Amino acid sequence: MLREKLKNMTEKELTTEEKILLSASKVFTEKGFAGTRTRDIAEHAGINLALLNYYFRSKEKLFEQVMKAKIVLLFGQILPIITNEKTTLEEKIDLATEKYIDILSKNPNLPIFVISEIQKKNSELTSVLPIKKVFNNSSLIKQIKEKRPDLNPLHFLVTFLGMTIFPFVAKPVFRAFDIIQEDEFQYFINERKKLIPIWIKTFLETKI
Amino acid sequence: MLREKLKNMTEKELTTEEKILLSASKVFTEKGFAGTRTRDIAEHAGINLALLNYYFRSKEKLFEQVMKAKIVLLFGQILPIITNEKTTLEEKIDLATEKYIDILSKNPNLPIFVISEIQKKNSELTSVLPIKKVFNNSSLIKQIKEKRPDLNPLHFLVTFLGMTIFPFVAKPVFRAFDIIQEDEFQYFINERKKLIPIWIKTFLETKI
DNA sequence: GTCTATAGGCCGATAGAC
DNA sequence: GTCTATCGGCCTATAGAC
Repeated sequence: MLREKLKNMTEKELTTEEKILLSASKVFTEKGFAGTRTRDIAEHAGINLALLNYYFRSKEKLFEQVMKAKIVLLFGQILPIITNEKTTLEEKIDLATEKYIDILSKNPNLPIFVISEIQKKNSELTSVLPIKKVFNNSSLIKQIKEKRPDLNPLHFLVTFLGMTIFPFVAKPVFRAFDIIQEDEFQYFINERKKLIPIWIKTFLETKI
Repeated sequence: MLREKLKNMTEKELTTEEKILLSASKVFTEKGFAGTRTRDIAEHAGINLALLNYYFRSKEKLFEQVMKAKIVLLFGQILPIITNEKTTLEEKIDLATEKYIDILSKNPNLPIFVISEIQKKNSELTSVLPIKKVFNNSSLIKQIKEKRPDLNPLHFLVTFLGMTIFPFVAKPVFRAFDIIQEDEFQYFINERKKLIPIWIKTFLETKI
């Protein structure tokens, strides 16, 4: 019956390795590394526990593959937008908002997963993606600095990410306290698609 | 040697129960429920494992006590500010920013802990704190609605919390990618103490 | 109240048949 | 490649001495 879930998710045939990776992705994201049992992943994939170790050697190695994929999902699609030299700052804000909200709507607990696992392991990740260099040399940061040389550009970045990502991060808490319903949430998020670019542009103009 | 840590933390004498609670608070917050071993808590508290169960019956029950305290820490001090009928909206924004940044500076991974554990257990918490009722009837929400009847007041609340809490949530990721140093962080956060109230007030004025 | 020692169960990993 | 069966270790919880 658990294998049915996966079958329904993806009609086309998957290799065993892909089935395990998809299941691992789901279970790790929901329960975290420590809270996940390899047996659960195997069961969800509709295969045997031994087979999981045959393909991935260990829980740890399987987790690393999942984590790398999640980090790429969280940052990979945004990088081309912020490094594009041909778009204006305003266009980047519009595109990044749209793109991020789409990614997160499809992967609502991606940020919590990545953040809390990174915090627990405090691992070095500069090798996975050289984000620092890309950021500092990015067209986006240059454009922000040009517009607002008086402030650390990280303030704008953090505020943008906070406005965009934080609703998804805080969602479980809002749900637990019954502050928002599941069906209201997506409507709320779609409203923010319009609000966030307006707000960000507003405070790029707001001299302190 | 581990017991030394706790001794240094708090010079005055603590009861065994308090020692266990303090240690549990620390270890659970760092590693989460599933990643924590009761042995670690006992060792950190400088007591024996059996004693932990003597006082708290089980890992689960100990965790629940810690979690309740964390939720009170995260929301308890903010509630008096937002329900105060005598302050203006602007004063509330100033006070809440100041208070929240102080709490989070002292408890940087409080939000990640609460959020990720709530997500994993998706538990009912309306009994711990009746936040929904308090929010909806709060002076803050009334004042926002009065000023901006055109928008769901949750947008302002989420944006405020995102600007304030998100830097602490994202910090482990920024550290892992070497985007910010530990000593820069507190300076960055202090800059935000001034920026956030200005920005929030600006949004409240920005008609869409 | 606090300890030592251990029961008892769970979980990751592997041996070995097919 | 895929399975069943099982090992060996770890971790929570408790029994029982002091």
